[in-house]
Amino acid sequence: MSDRTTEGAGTSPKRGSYAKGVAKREETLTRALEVIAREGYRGASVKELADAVGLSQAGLLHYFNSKEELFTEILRKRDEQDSLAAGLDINAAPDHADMRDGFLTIIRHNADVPGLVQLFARLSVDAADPQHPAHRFFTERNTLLRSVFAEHIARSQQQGTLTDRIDPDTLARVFQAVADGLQVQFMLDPDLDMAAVVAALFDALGTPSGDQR
Amino acid sequence: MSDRTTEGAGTSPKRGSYAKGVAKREETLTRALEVIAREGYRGASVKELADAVGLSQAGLLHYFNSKEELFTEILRKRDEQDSLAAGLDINAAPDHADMRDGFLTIIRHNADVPGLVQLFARLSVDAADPQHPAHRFFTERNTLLRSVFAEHIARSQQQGTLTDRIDPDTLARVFQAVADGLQVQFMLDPDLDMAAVVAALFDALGTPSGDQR
DNA sequence: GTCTATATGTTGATAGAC
DNA sequence: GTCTATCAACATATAGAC
Repeated sequence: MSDRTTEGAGTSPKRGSYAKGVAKREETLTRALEVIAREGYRGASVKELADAVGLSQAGLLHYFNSKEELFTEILRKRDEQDSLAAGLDINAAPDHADMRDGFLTIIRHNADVPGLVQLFARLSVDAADPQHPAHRFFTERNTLLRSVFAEHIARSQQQGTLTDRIDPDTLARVFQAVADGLQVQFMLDPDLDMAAVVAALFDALGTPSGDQR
Repeated sequence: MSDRTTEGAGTSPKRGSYAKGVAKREETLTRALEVIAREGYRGASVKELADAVGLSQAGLLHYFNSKEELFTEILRKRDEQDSLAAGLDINAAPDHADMRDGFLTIIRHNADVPGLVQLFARLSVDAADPQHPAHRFFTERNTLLRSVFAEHIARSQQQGTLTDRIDPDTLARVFQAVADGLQVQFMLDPDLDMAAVVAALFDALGTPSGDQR
């Protein structure tokens, strides 16, 4: 966030090495993401993560000013990857099938990265404190996600494929809550099929005429 | 786990001066509950809590073998109080209005105790590890809650006041997820009216004929 | 039963060699 | 840019006095 220095493509070794640092930072982030996704997260310390990515604790903190910044950046990158994977973007045209499928895709993907689910949940709690470095990240992320979702919902309601007995903003909130809440259940019981539950809710809220199954 | 003496069904006080210790333990628990509810929880240490309840750290740990046991017991007591407050008990007769009202009452109450919401959320995450002392507490609690809820739901569906386009167990899971997820949103934005969202969902899932509003 | 004192561990962060 | 070494801060748990 602070170090937004764009590259100064390697003309001289000095300045070139700066761009390399940025690249390495990205690589480290990606690597950390993979490790947490695969091996899980249990209140991981910087040292644990450093070992996992093949750096010393000090070496890892060289790229991030603090532990919290590190973890926040990991989640940011995860979002980046997820929104690409799901094709559910702010710029995407709102469409009912897109919404449903995009949402289910993300949720299905979550089941493959339990460590990230855990990190996300943990940081959500810590970030409740307005002083926490990740507080803004979460509030903004949640607000954005809901507004995108509400748009899709409104569209679906206009199409008549989704019940209009609840207003779009509230329903968007519900879906977000379901997603987060199911992750809590999933952490306790990794066998839970989160996507199936969400799909069932979609169907229950869909209008009989616009049945998606 | 080792010291089950104070555990078990509280039928009659055990023998001798032992009973006084149990009573004090209960009192301490209640006091800790109040403090957290009122003043909040931010990864509170045993010492912080000890200060708050007017004991030294060692004095507090005298009643609980470990920090985790202490926090788990706090949540257990909270459940105890809540289920009394809501009248939503395993023994209560399943009825649609009861379910809706009981559920909303609990959720409304949560808004008054943000510290407990935070403690609960935090411990939920930590307890994801099967080795965590609170792991069983959460799995069993969740399973029980859902089964009670599923019963109420099935009843409502038979009465025709709730849609039957989703099966009771799944819908129970949805409601639990909504409750947990809304708490996450609430932590980030204390102005959120959780009960209103849940009420809207109830209404959206209710049959037009059995409208509750 | 509750305290003080302390053992023992971990954490995140920094300084400085290379 | 990355390491080793070290730091202070703080945690929980325990021992022993009263």
